[in-house]
Amino acid sequence: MTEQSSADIVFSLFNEIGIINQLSTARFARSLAPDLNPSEFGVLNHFVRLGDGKTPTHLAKAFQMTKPSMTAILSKLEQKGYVAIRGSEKDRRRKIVTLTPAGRAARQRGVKSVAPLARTLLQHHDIETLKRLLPQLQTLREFLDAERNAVDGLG
Amino acid sequence: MTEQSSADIVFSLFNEIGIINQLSTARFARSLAPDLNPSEFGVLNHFVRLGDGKTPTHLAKAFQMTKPSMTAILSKLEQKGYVAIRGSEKDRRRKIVTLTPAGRAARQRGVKSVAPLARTLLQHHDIETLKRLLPQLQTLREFLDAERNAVDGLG
DNA sequence: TTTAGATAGTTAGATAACTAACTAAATTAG
DNA sequence: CTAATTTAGTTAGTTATCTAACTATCTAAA
Repeated sequence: MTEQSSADIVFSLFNEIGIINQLSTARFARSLAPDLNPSEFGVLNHFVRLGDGKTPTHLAKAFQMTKPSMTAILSKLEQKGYVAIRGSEKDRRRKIVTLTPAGRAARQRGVKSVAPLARTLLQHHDIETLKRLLPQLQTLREFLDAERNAVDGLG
Repeated sequence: MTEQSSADIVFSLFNEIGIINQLSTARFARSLAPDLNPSEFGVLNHFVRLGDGKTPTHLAKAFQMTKPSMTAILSKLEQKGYVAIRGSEKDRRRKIVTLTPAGRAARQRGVKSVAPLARTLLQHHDIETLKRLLPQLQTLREFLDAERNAVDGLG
């Protein structure tokens, strides 16, 4: 019974997170479209916040994404002229991805397009509540990240 | 500056939720496979918890999902013999979906297969923390749900 | 009572993620 | 120094979601 209700809470939690993810992704996508999708914006934003000149594998890990998915995202960004991709000279298996001026401008437009959603959210939730929520979610994320290679109880 | 950092917090929040969703969905999927995927389990679980005999549109709304997506999930569940779908006699546009005994058993296996993850999670997070997190997320979800048809500031 | 609009569900096509399997290059071991 | 292993990235194919557009049915209004 305790087992059951605990499992129910865990399931409700992840279910709630799934729905929030779906709604927020759709909302972001609508704000950003047609220039970028949320994944593409995420890569540009990452470069502005943490610096560019990263490899596709580094980016894939940073976004908890597979390498093929990142390859596809980077190809689209390159086509749009928002990133430049060149081979590494040190290690010729690697590629180095950098932000172009057009990419920096696109990221800036993305930030602006998302601002109205953030403003509306802050009319309904005070910023302190959201700030407090963040570390709780990070703890949950870290647990799942550590768990990702764990073996199932049933197989 | 305030605008910028608020937007950053909002973005981090949804980013964190996106990663948690991805990790938890992958983890659930691995536990449930190959019998069910998380969406299919969700429908069976919904029937056990809240009763069956619902229409596809009702289920689509409950899961914040489009009707075509729900059609696809229900077709798979029907193929597997886990739900029965019959036409409504009152309203011949409608279909009524009910849980079969095999579906109830599959849901029970699903609950058991997910239990180890719940147990491990509860070794790292006490249940009270998770219970407190739930309503915070529900509030966020309700906001997004209300916002879903809002007009963008930029267009 | 016919017709216009709304609602239920499906079909078709697009998209973005995934896994598996591949090539090329670097590293490590015998 | 060669051979095996590991790492980086891509290609091919699958899956689950979405939107748009369709048929069938019901409801309401002229």
